[in-house]
Amino acid sequence: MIKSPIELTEAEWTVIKAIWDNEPCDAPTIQEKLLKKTGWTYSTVRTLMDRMAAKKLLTAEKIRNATLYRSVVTPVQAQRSELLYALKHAFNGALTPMVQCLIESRNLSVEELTELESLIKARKKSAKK
Amino acid sequence: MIKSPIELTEAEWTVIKAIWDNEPCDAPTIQEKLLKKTGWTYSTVRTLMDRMAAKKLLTAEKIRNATLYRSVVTPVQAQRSELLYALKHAFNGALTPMVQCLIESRNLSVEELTELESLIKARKKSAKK
DNA sequence: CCTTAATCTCTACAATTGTAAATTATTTTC
DNA sequence: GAAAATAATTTACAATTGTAGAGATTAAGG
Repeated sequence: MIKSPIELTEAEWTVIKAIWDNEPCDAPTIQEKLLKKTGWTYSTVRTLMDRMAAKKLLTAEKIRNATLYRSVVTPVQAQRSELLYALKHAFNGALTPMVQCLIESRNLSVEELTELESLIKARKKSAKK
Repeated sequence: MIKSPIELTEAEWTVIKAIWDNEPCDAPTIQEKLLKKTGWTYSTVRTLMDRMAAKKLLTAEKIRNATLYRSVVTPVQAQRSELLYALKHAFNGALTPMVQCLIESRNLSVEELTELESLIKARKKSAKK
């Protein structure tokens, strides 16, 4: 099964994150959850969700009058795609410069840096295995 | 000077990378450089470049009949914006999970992991200062 | 100068994205 | 069961993006 790269627009990211937190869910629920942050009307949210279903990012199941949506992609899949997109376009696929840019682009505390170190150590252990 | 986040589309990434490698440069040059990879006609490249100039991603200087373009944003600025975009949307701003996802999404060799470690060590040193 | 080649400018057009109003249908609630 | 509340469907519309043809201009070569 070839998973074509998942590309989410900004609005779609907003929607899918709300869905991940609530699925299965219907459009009115998501609209309400997002209202504070986005100000979107029901129409807007519904249109976004239907388009996402058309793109197979969600499934839509009709139950009586209501429509239940579920995500088709997991957070990790979507996150990975987003990262790979950046990696490919902004860094020509070179991972080390990307990590470097990342740690330089924020003022990380020594604690955070240590945390990253242990991530890498853990990874090394499993890689070496 | 507030630098609003730089958002490049896929095509714009392709163009600006070619410009970085050749600037100052004109549209025919870039078109030629990209022809192999993209198949784009002169019209296409020119339109992209003019739109990018309209968005202040490039400057366009007219010299006689030719137009010389220069990038306004540096690679690092653009890379950072791309990363921050991913960080914000895909990871809700949480850096550690982002790095984790990154190192998990590719089979990094022990050497590469060691390289990342030294990046972090170096960073720690300067942070602690 | 006149032809040819190079370049530029203008215009176009379909697909996608962000946003939503208007209309219709369905459920609830008195 | 009629009114009120909900939800769904349809349609719209402007901005952006990807892509480029046609026609106008300028430069270069003989």
